[in-house]
Amino acid sequence: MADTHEKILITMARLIEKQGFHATGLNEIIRESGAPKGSVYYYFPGGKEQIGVEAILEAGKIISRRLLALLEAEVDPVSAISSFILKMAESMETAGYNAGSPLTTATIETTVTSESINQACRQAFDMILSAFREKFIESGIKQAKASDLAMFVTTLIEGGILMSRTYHAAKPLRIAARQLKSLLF
Amino acid sequence: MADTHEKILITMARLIEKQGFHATGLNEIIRESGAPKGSVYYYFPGGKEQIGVEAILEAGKIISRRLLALLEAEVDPVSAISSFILKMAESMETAGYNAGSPLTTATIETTVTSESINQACRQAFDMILSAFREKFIESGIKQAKASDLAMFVTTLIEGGILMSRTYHAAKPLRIAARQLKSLLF
DNA sequence: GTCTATAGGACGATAGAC
DNA sequence: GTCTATCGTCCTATAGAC
Repeated sequence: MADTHEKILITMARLIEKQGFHATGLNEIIRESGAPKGSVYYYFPGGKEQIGVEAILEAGKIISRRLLALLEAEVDPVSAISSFILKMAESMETAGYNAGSPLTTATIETTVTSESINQACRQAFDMILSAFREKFIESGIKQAKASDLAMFVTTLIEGGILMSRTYHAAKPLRIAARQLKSLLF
Repeated sequence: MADTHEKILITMARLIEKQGFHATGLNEIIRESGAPKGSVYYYFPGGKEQIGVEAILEAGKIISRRLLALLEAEVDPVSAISSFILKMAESMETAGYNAGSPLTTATIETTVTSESINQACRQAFDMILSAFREKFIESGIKQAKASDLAMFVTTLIEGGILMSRTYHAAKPLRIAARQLKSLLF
């Protein structure tokens, strides 16, 4: 079945987001996804690491697509980004602060322990960064400056997710959104 | 011997910083620290988790002490914080981007999987936050505003460590330091 | 494509001698 | 305080039937 493959990836992304890559077991993926145990190595001969890589790349696509849609909805980049962050704060609040994004957890964990997952994280972040950058360029900012601002905004969001998770509170993200306005340019 | 206890904590902190809590094995701690294997459960009956908690708290003390010293060296809080971030960028560069702080890795990993370590991370961050907050208050900023700015600065640093690790580059932290100047107030 | 069964190793933790 | 030996569990991964 084609969506066994898909189900495994979605489950992996959710578990990485919640508890990280190393804390997630293969048996857990099988149990939670309801995927046939025998299929795992059929679809992913590279094992847990391959599932991780593909789950991250898939998540990167979904996140950047959602981000692009949100950025198109508002003309001013700063208010668009600000509402993106506030939306994230809300969704973390309702999810009990176990969420954020699979990128936040995976990227930190795998800098040393898995080169292939770290690379997937970079690819995923590249998609996000270019979404922000294009938005800045559209609003008349020079390329080099737009790249730096994109990195800065992403830095802020990742830090916000980390601090909000730590304190089980949406406030760090909300402060980030507010400060952002008084900050760019 | 009293410094077996200490050696274990220092090793744990370093390994957590590099590869995270879940990727670090008890045998690894024993091997790397050179501590007698039999002593581990004598000093830490709570096992790996207890070592993690104490290592995080110890690291929090060291970091906040170093931070306080740096903040006292400059009058203007913004330039003091900016040079703190630049110093961090440099040390990550020389360490090959496997560093940052044990808090960054541990806090993200243990929100769900270990309540006790998550709590230790909050205590450690509290020390850092209050160092920043005091500095802002000293420079004449109101308490509520100072708390928010402290959280914002910490958010920025944590995000910067994350992005710098991901891309194996000091640039994200450097951008954060530069943007900081044009941003507060 | 899916299944079960199991290999083979690493893990955290414990027991008991010294 | 330190040691070795070992228990039991969990893990990733594989083999081979269907």
